[in-house]
Amino acid sequence: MPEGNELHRHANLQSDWFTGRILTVDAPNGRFAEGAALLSRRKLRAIEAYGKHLFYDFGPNRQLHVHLGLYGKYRSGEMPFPEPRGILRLRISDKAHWLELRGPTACDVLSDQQRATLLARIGPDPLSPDAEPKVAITRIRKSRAPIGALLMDQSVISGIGNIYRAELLFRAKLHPLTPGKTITVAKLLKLWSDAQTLMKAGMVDRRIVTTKPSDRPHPTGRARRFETHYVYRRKGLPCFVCGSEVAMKEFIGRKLYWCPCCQPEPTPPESQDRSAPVASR
DNA sequence: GTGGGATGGGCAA
DNA sequence: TGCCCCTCCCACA
Repeated sequence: MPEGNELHRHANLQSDWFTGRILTVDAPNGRFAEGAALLSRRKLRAIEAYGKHLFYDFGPNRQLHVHLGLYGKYRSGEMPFPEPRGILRLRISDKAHWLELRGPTACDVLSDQQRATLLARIGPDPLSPDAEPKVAITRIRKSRAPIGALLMDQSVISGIGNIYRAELLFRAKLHPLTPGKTITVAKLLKLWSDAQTLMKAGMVDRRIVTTKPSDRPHPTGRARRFETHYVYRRKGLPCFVCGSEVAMKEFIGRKLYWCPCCQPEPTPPESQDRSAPVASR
């Protein structure tokens, strides 16, 4: 679940219940015991999402930082506490509500300085209202790296995961191996605004839906299960737009999906180099 | 019922 | 490069 949109949703829902309240924080499995002791019985000032990171502000130098990673899960509800289940890293509660966290990649207490350092390291987040797309676009335009790698690099742009990478590139008709520096600013601005649109739409019926109704085999009504994505997890299946078989390959440890026909191979650099001197004469 | 894969990312080596 | 985290979901039996 956790691509950036889900993290923003968690931040908003949890804020409604917990912001401004004095909370009990504990660590049922003991692994976060020291951190929990630093936070418990303090007032939570704010919960904010930046990319895939969540920050809970419990006052100066008491910044709870959570990153769900691949397995992390939240569960929440109204008091009383639910039946114990699984291994519980963190639990936050007041008299009315509880929140449980299992299996996160990160759950730690940061100083204000550490929090600032972390935030300085990550690129703009399309879901943050004050995010500056130029920062990401400049980085992409300076890089020979493939756009498929740059979109997943949280220091370039934050909040995009494997599903949105695949679907954004399809919708932009960009091959994932296109070098960043060969993509026009106009095209990157469109990619940014499409990221905002898709990620704001977020989950529909607990699914990420990226297909336009007119491109679906069943254009009316709710998207069927098999028609929520153009290419993500559709290896070998016909493209909804052109009918070609969707391609897949392993790339930097993750699976990359694209349509070879709608997203043609980038022009090889040799032919550009050859034409450049001629054009300048 | 079971087992493999996945929406990440940090860290040791 | 591979391991960790140790969840949820789905395809398959």
